[in-house]
Amino acid sequence: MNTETPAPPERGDFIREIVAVDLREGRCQTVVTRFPPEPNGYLHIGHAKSICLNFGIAREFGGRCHLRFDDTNPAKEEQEYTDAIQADVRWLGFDWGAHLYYASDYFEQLYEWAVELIKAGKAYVDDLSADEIREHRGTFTEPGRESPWRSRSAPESLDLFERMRAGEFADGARVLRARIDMAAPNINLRDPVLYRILHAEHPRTGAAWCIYPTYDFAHGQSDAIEGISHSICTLEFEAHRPLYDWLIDNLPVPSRPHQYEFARLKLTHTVMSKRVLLRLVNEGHVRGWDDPRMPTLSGLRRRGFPAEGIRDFVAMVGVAKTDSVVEVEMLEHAVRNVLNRTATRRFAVLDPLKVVIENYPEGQIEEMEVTNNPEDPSAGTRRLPFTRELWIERDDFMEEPVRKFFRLAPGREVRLRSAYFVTCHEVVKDAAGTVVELRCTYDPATRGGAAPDGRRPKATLHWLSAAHAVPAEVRLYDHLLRSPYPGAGDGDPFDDLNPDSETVLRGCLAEPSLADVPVGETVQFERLGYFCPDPDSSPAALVFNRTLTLRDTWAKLQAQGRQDKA
RNA sequence: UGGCGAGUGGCCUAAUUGGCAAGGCACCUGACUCUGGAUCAGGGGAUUGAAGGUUCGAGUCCUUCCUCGCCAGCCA
Repeated sequence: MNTETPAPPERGDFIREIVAVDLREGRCQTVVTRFPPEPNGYLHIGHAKSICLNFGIAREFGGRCHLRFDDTNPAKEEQEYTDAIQADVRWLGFDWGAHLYYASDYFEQLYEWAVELIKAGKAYVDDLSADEIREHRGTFTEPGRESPWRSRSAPESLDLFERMRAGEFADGARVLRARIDMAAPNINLRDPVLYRILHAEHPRTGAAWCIYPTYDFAHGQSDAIEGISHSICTLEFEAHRPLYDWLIDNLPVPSRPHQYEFARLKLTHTVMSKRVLLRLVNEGHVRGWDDPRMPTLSGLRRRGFPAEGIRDFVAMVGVAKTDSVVEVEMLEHAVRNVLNRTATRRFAVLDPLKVVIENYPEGQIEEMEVTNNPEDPSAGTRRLPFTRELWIERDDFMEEPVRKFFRLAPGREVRLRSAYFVTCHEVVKDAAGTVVELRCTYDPATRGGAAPDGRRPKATLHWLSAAHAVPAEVRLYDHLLRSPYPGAGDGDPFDDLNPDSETVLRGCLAEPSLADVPVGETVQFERLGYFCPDPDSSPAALVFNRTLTLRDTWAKLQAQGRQDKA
């Protein structure tokens, strides 16, 4: 929530370096950046990098950052996305103040500039179809051919352009093109389309327009209108920069923005393409755009990732022009790092195994004082009821303990966290041979979890009083995609779908206070990991999502053991 | 194939513009521990894509080559 938090001293990446120099040498007075999403989908972690970069630079250099919707294609854009995007940017911790803009706010100005371009002989109306334009464009190795309409007079183009606006022509009938160079080695300069006819209802301008500027014609000019000093975008726009500059140079724009490109964020085991994300949602592979397995900001939020962790991660990754893929482990590290510091500790048992303390008085209840967060003394303590019948984690017991397993086993003593030392004396099984109950004794002298004689069990277990535990559903999450590079090459990312990316556990038990955790807060289930209530959760039916496991060296050992045998 | 861009331990990023290749993640040890967490200490791992050249000295400058990415939407 705290947007004031000065980001950890940001490393000076090459863009910040440019900004610093421009400021120092007076090429610009105040730095003005912008985050320009198209409202045609949900924001994902890749956008977070851009958001942190743009808003971060503005904050660090005492400038400002605009939120501008690049809403130039009414065929794909929706109000729903506009709202979700704003909520996500705010949640991430950034504030655009009064600087909320829409490219559609500039449609009239853009139109006037287009007219000026036509009058100057630098743009013309082309009657060629989309297919014909493509054919005329040439290839990487062959120059393009000029459209027969390229030599059309300015007055004629002007007349046609006005009639395009007036709605006289059908979609695709004509376009406005810049007159640059059909032989340019950069294909973006081969008379790029500036306006197209689209008889579509625009979320903001309604039916006011039936011609819409393309990205190339809208973006740079919008930057200029807003006085953007540094227009930061991803690498794939590099080839557009000459066109960006050409338009700025040939139009009477009020300011001179410059475009800089950086490598977009890619993550292992993750797919970021809006098309694929949409398919995941539509084909029902996930619960929605905000499914905890989705890389969307809403998904990460539902998963319990704190915004601060995402910001830290982005800072950790850095900014460069190298096309790269970051290991998700780095994101997870950043998230664990803030959660370890901030998450309240609670007890929950995912796979309960009954324990009966035979020498503990029946009907007795003791309130044991438990630390809420050893990393943060100010988080205080709470009281947990301890009784004769308890639940522990089934994984915490082994009838025939293997080497290096130092939890509970027959004849072995362990500590129940903040309670007592207990020793297992008997294993009760059902007809099928499944362990259903452990008969144990406790040492009354170890109350609180410490022995007067100084003995120290090798393991400390979490536990729950059987009479007090409340039921809960817990959803475990793992990578959505098994392969670190889903769909690499010509593969289909859907071939990599992990069938076990979500595991729903229904028989879990939780300490009573867990019913009070609000959605949006992530807690630690001691020794298990970080968990947060899902929006599906209700007081009557608790549902928790596993954000991440704790770093687990025992699990790692087990996994290695399995590999050794294989 | 034309244009543009990028190559630094497994991954990400630095290197004060020519001066002992640094940090984070990951991995491995050990210490400590009422979370097999955290923390602390240590470790392995790089002929800086390759080959030449300039220089006392090159990740950095020059040449050639190789590899990868992006661009032929009336998407952004």
